[in-house]
Amino acid sequence: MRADALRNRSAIADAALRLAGERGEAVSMEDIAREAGVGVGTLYRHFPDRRALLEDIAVDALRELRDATRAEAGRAPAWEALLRIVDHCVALPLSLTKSLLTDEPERAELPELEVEVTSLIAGIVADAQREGDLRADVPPAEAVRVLNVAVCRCGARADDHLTRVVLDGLRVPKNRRPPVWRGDEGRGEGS
Amino acid sequence: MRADALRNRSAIADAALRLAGERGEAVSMEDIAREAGVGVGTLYRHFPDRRALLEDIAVDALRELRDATRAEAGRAPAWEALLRIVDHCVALPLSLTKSLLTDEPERAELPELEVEVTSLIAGIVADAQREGDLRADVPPAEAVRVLNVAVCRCGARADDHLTRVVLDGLRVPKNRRPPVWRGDEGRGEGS
Amino acid sequence: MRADALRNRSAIADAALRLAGERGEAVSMEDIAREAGVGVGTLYRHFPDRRALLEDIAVDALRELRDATRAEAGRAPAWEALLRIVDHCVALPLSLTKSLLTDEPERAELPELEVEVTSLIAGIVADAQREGDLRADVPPAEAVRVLNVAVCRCGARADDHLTRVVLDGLRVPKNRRPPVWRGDEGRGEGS
Amino acid sequence: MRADALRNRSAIADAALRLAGERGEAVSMEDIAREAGVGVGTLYRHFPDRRALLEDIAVDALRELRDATRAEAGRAPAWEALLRIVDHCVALPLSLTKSLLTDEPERAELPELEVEVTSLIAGIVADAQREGDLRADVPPAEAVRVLNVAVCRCGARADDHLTRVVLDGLRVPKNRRPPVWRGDEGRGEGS
DNA sequence: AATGAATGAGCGTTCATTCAT
DNA sequence: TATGAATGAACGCTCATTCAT
Repeated sequence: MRADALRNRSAIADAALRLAGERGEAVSMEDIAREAGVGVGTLYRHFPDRRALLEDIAVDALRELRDATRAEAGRAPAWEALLRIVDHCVALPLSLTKSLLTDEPERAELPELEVEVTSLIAGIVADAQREGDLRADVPPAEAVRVLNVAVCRCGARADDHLTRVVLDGLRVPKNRRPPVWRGDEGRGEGS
Repeated sequence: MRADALRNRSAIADAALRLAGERGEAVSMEDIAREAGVGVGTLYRHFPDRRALLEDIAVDALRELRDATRAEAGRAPAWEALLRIVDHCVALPLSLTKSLLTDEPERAELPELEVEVTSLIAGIVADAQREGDLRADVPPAEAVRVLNVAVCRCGARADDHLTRVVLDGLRVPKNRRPPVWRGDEGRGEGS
Repeated sequence: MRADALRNRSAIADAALRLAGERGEAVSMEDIAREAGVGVGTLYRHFPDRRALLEDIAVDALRELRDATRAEAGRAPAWEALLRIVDHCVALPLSLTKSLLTDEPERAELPELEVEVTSLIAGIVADAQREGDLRADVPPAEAVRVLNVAVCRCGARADDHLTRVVLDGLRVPKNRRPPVWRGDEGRGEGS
Repeated sequence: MRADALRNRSAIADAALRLAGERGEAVSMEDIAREAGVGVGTLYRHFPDRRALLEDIAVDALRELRDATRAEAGRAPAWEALLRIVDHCVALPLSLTKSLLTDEPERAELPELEVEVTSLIAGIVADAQREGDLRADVPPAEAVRVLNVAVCRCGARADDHLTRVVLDGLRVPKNRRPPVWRGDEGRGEGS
């Protein structure tokens, strides 16, 4: 009985993940249930409501990312750890998490995980800066934000070109002075 | 009444723009009408249906961008023209246009404008490559795609840091050989 | 000014008549106004609301029918007068009046006219029965009801075949005893 | 639950039938649902949209009529079979079917049933003509049309008097020559 | 525990009616 | 006075959620 229930639970989560990826996060609960091969009732037995289901998926993805990130933390060169983390991210449906994070999630885990993942990565960024591979004129938190936006908000399938270009933009060229960050940033929401 | 009607029309378009920006493009027509300070009926007098309203906003934004881009085309240095165009883009809600363009828009203008804007920018990119400011190993169309994704799909408020980093990634460093595009690109959907 | 107003009024009534005939009585006020070549405001200046407009048309039609019926009353043979009245009816959009009459009309004229027209025709029917042209076993009021239903509720264009068959059913054959009305009528809503 | 669902389905169909009969076919879905004692959602679970509901009712009515007509076909005297069929018709809300048939129904069954019922009745009419009970100068198809109009378009509750008079108009008087169809029909859409 | 029928609030849209011009 | 823009109640329909089986 437990085994069945578990199987159902993950069938539902998988179905939600798949459909949300394919058709946007507006998929209906009915469709998710059908895709999972269960009735809506079963879906609601496992997840009290739509938000809970979506948050659950997001939590799973973030946990996976946190674990991967923890495994990379401290490994040198940090630059390459960063590359591996990005590679890892692009396989996760992190795009889902954004709207959930801005929207006052029910599960406290969600912002906690975000904070944890963010600071883990910021640490790796700082390491890479210290190792001279990442331009030092970008505060680590900003660099993480840039990476995050690039990887998570840019469509379901991460765009390699974009990712590569962003990383190139962050990287310190090996054989010259770090590029000067252009001017004073002016009108943005602050540098 | 003409003056009032015009005022209403743009109040509605503005409201739609603002709310679609803030809360995603799933805003309800009622909310848009309320935000604009009119009744739903008025909204529907000006825009026959939801799609028409959204497409209208997108067309306005694309037209503005096309005009700005035309004005920049041919100006040297192309690199700086590109910077100005990006600056222009970040103020526009181009994120809206994406789903409309993929979804078989009713208004033929929409894909036409996209093609026009895209090739105008590709021309400027090619100029910048010829002028030695933009790495030549990225095909102009790809560079435009990267910029587009960076600027249009990355949230309602464009992120200056991201933009700058992307541009830095595209730029040819002034005083050294162009960086070698890392390896063979491997697993992406093609370089 | 008065002339214009009158012209507008009848343009609206005509348009309503035409459209209600063509597309059923669910035509929108906007469409009627457009067909009449005026704005909705003008329509509402002449007719306080939709019901008033429809009732007005019905009153006009009934008045015309009353006048025609008055002119026929007393003329012999009554049977032929009846034929002419039916011919007259088929040109009128009396179908409209039914729902208005059952629905508690605002204008008292409407049921009054109906009563008047009905009893005028009943008189002619009675004459025809006296003259031996119409079967005497149908109460005049019933005969009128039958004619009314046949002519008014059977579609926009009156159906000659139906009308003729109904009249043949009512007519006393010239050279034989009146047919006996079949049995006792039994289960109907009363004979 | 199957039993309940079936009960609901027919409660909805019955309610729709009743209300469409009483108040015309413009009844709102909400009203139908309320009359059936269910929520709108339930209504829509059983019938995908308004048209489907109406067509369903019409199909049911036509099927019932077809079965009754088949049972009568070939029975002598055909004239009495016809009477029974008419008796049957008046109990059905066939008036609904007219607008559905003119309006390109979704369900192909609808026009098919109409053709079948129509030709079955035309056969019975022809039999009645052969048996000398129905005037031979009316083409069977026309006679069916007349009956159809009389029975179906003349209000929700069929009018016995009308029906009887129409049938009398169609009937061959037992003891005299068939009446001559009056003149040449003149201005109609052709005799 | 699983099912899917039932529910009803809410969305997009229409249209009779009002009112500013 | 004529216009047509504005209004909002009401409609057809969807879907997250509940509940009887």
